[in-house]
Amino acid sequence: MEGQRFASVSQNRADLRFPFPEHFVERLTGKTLIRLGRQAKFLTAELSSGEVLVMHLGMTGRFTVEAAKLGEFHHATGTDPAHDHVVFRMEDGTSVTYNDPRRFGFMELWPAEQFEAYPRLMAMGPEPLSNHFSAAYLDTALKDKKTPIKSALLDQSVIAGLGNIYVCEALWRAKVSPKRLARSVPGQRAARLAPAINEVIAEAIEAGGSSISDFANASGELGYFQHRFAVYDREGEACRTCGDTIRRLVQSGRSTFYCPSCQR
DNA sequence: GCTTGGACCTGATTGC
DNA sequence: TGCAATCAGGTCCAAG
Repeated sequence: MEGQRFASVSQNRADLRFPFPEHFVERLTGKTLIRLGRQAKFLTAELSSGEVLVMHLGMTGRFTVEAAKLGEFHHATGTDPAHDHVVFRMEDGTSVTYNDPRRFGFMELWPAEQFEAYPRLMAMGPEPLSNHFSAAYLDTALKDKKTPIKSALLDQSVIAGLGNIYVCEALWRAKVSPKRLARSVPGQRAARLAPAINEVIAEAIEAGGSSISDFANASGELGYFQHRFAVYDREGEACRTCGDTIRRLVQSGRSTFYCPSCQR
């Protein structure tokens, strides 16, 4: 998409999670996409108009790329076309379709020169694989938090980009109980947790992500990290380290999976 | 202030 | 078989 103009844009409904920006189609059509990027779970596209197109997949959003030449991409998994909400057609004939059954995703436009004031990213914590993230950072960020460590790690203002799966997996690797209050983690536990978070994220990226029911990459290929889950969605199964039974509990309305013996 | 719980949606699965 | 209840990868916002 980079360096190409939007030849046409189809917007098939008025809203996703939020309403589309006013005159969304007109503000994209004919503009050149200068650069694609990502911050936390937000995708960004800098436009020749001076605006940034911000996109979020929510839980079930998916972009599928189809090249003009048939057969250039293979679609391993199909999606219901009833949920194709936006189609970008680029000038070389490639189409990029946004499909999202639950419509928890969204698209917004924001002026590039004021992008540091984009509200949804202003309070973001550091990226796990960046130099700003470390055990020392966790020591500081968690020291006054009265919420369970599981909830704290899901808080994007503490650390950006971790979701429910990877928080569960990182806590298991670090042998930290999800029920432990965040303020009791600084010190030795944070020293284990920071590298565990890095490992989980790096391995999941290498495996192409986690495909439970919806996730697929832009050419339709599924991820493989779900085959390496140690605790997530393994309630009642044996812990790979100690053999004890993996348990499930609900924290902040989200399922947590953990080993009661390994994680303290 | 910080923290929690409900809301936003559809679809798949489970249990009666 | 058919229906209702439950659950799902995320984020926002009102209420406590």
